[in-house]
Amino acid sequence: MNQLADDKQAAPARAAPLTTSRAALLVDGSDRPFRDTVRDLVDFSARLQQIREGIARGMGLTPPQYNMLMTLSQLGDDVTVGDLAERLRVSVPFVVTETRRLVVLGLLEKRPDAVDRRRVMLVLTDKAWAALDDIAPLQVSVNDTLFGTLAAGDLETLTRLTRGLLSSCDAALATALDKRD
Amino acid sequence: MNQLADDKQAAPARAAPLTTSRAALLVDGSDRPFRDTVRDLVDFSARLQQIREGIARGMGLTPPQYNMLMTLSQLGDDVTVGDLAERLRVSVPFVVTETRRLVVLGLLEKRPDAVDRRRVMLVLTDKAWAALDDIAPLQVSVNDTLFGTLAAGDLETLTRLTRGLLSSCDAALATALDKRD
DNA sequence: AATGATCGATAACTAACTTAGCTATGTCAA
DNA sequence: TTGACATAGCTAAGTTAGTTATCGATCATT
Repeated sequence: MNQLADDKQAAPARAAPLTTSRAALLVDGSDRPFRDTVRDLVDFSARLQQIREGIARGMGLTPPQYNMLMTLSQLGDDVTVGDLAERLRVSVPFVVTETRRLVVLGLLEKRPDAVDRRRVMLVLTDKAWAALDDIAPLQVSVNDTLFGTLAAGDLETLTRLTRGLLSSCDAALATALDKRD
Repeated sequence: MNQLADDKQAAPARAAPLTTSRAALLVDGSDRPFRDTVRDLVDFSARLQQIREGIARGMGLTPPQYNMLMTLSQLGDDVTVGDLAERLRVSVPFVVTETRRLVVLGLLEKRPDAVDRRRVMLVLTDKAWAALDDIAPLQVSVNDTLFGTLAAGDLETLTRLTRGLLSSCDAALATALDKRD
């Protein structure tokens, strides 16, 4: 193999352009480390969903059903169909159909609100809480494994960085949507 | 509102069990901060995909097509259908159909390999590279916005943490899959 | 030359959503 | 009160992103 200088390799005939302009994200003027980390983040996103799908299937649920179950368990009892749709950023009809399945599975109760009878409150059944108890050990195993590389103090850093990224998502999405001709 | 002590609130009648056993992830014996950060990570994953979808749609592509395009631009020219499927962790038939669309769009060329004629090499066209050049400014805007909270030095930390998480995904997925009865 | 493995293509299906439009209920001004 | 409009959830129908199963063609091995 005829290995030439660093900036003129054999395989890729073309070079992709820079993907950021922020100095804090460039290393020696190159965006390579940044780009690699973005790729890792995207990869991790996909993998995370796979892992969650594994847990979901293990309890006989689809990923969105599992997602709704977990979200409801954290939001408490005062949650309507529309609330859940907004929280998950999916359409109301999708919440309608998926929650109906959860009702059929005996995991969820849909109670029409007494004061405003258009609204339907979503409340987990005892069976749902029992199912959550059942998978808790599995979640512990998975989390302990997945976050096994985090040392003391890393959690705090991860929290800070993740929150920072999350807080920029709305603006980034807006940029992605309206800068396009 | 009758606000009682911290550990006995009104709304959630039941409490969800702990989700990790690692001391480094617990704060005062509580997994609340950890759990919140996991939720943020899951949220961020979803938002990241939305943002990428926005960019994809902006150039007339579906998210998987954009994903393949970006991946091919980074992998270089020596990539077969099977290679791409493995990299993206999707099935070969899916790569077959999606790459065909990219061919129809004039963004991709499928060249049968001369030496092993079963293999088909995937190589981006000039039009594809031009399209990548076109969206580069948008990617820069989006990335600068999305990663705007990262200060100098944060990139390195983010890289380290992300790589750590990513390296644990295989094991975590295995745990999720085989611990289930 | 026959056998078996590998690569990509095709067919048929499923899951995860969406939009469009409906119904029932609530709100508010004339 | 009564329209008129808004809001919450439901239904139907379609789309997109994937999957598995099967197959034909090529390669590798005996």
